[in-house]
Amino acid sequence: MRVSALFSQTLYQAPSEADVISHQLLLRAGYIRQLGAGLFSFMPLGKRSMVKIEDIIRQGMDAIGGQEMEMPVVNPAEVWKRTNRWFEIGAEMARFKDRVGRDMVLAMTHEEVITDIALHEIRSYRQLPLMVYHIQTKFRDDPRPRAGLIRVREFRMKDSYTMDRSWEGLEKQYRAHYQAYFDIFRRCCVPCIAVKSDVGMMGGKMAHEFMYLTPIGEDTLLLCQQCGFSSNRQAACFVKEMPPAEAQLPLEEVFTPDCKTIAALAEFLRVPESKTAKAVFLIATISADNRDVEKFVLAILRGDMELNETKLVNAVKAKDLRPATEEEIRAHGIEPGYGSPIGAKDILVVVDDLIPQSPNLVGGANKPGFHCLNVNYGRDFGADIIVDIAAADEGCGCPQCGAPLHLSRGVEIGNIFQLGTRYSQAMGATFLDEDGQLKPIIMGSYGIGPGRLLACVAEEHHDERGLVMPISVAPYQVYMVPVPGKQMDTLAMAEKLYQDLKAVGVEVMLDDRDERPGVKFNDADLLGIPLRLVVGERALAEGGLELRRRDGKGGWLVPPDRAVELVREQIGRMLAEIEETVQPVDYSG
RNA sequence: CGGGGCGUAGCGCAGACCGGUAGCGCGCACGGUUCGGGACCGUGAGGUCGGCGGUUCAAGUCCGCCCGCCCCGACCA
Repeated sequence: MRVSALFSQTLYQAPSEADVISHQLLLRAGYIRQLGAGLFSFMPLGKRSMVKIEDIIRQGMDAIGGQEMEMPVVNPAEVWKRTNRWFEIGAEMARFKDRVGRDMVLAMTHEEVITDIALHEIRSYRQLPLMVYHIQTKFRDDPRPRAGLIRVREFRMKDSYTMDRSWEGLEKQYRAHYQAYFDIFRRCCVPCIAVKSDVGMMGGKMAHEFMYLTPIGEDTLLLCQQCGFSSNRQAACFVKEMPPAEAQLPLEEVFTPDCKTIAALAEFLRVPESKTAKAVFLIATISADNRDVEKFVLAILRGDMELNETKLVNAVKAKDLRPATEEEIRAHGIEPGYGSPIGAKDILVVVDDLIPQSPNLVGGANKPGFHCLNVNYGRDFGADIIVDIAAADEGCGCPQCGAPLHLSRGVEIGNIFQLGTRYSQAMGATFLDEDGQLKPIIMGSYGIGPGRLLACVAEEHHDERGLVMPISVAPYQVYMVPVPGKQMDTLAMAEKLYQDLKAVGVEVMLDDRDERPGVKFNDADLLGIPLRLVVGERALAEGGLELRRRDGKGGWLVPPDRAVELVREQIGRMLAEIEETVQPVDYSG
């Protein structure tokens, strides 16, 4: 590639809307351009990196027996109605009507389509197991795109789907993906950990997310340094310390002015927050018989703990959950700020499983300015559901070893789900098993977002001069800078070398622009091309060309007649360094 | 959807409080001098000041509505 002809320029200053480093650098280096909120174009440089990332993914999927295919972005709503997700998913899914007036959707994932294909294709256990994948554009109308390529609305996504006759078969394919994902991310030089996650809208049994740890991450994780346990906060359980046993004391009303928060209440009564009960009021949308019903939910947990809304959503099987307004709270006979289930009407009470073990708590009296002392579960109030709904927090006990957990932030770069039979059952994708029984196909679903991965590469590999792209995903391998000389025709020399390198398959950029050397050096650094080759009189006088690694791990003076050979050797070495990191990992199921 | 910020030349910004001929730096075009880490001099092109409406003799500036982008929250790969 001649830099003079490259479609995209480097930017001296980053546009002001970019505030995370990967966004700024990808913009400045000319890899991407923004069209709208969460909508990005990939310029030639960015596209080349994306192709490389996608090829690494292909290689990883092919290695575990995947067959690449492609499914349509536009789906008839009908298939989504069959699994009920047409009704379950909200505004996030883009819908429209075609010219005849049929409901259509822009696919945000392809479980429905693959299951529809499977139900037509798969008849016998002899056709299983199967693993297929595709890399396709998807659209999710995210309410808040942010952080450049980290969170966008339109994005490419590798999805793979497994189909098995047994749960053991699914487990095997799940584990194969687990390893393949580590291999893929290591080839892209993005460090990551696997964490247990909530199954979310996918449904299913078991799920892991692959997380790149970074403070700009949007997911909150809990990690145990003792035993290696890790979990997304949405799914994290933890060891709850049992409060000491106490005899139940008689209920007593006390005047507690201006104590609308737990902190104020604990301060006023001089009791620890763990001796109080927190009441959280929410409106859950629950769908029953294809109709949405709004249900008023009262969640009760100890004052020292926070509500984990994901756990609550799962507990009440809600499609949506939002805080209740003051009017709604009053309508159910509850006094905001002094709320309690005592005397409340027509509500669903969900109690955290620690509450029944916690005697003599301070709770609301449902009367402005009053709380009750010695509130006890069972005696003073009951529950429709008792389940863990507390959010794990910094310092909570690890569910595996009891050591304190630590909070960390991460970006999800991949996920794997054991779907089970949710989709095959809903759509009737069955096969005839060896025993003559008709059984639903047991499925798994696995995703990786290459664009987000590119952002993480940039986030992880940069310095004050710009990107430092790993050679596995860099748009080009070598950046040549001819420095005009007085005696020698360095441009002609560079031109010859450029042709020679291209001829042996080296991906090389020749900066043939009429610019000062400083400008070229700065651009070479900003683009993050792994190797830089300078053709200039100064070094030539000392016998060679300057070959330098962008990552600072080496620089050499190479004789012109050996330049091609040494460049190739260095490329091979850099690729080998990356390949060395690809190692078997322990599966932490 | 709630809270906050912003929208003026390709990019970064000033001008707005206090209405009176739209500016600066970078970039771009042309000429010249330069040429190993974002050079310098000269000349020049480039703007429906996000949109619509209102107030006014006069609106980038004041008022109203709308649109877009960013950040925090809610939500999520």
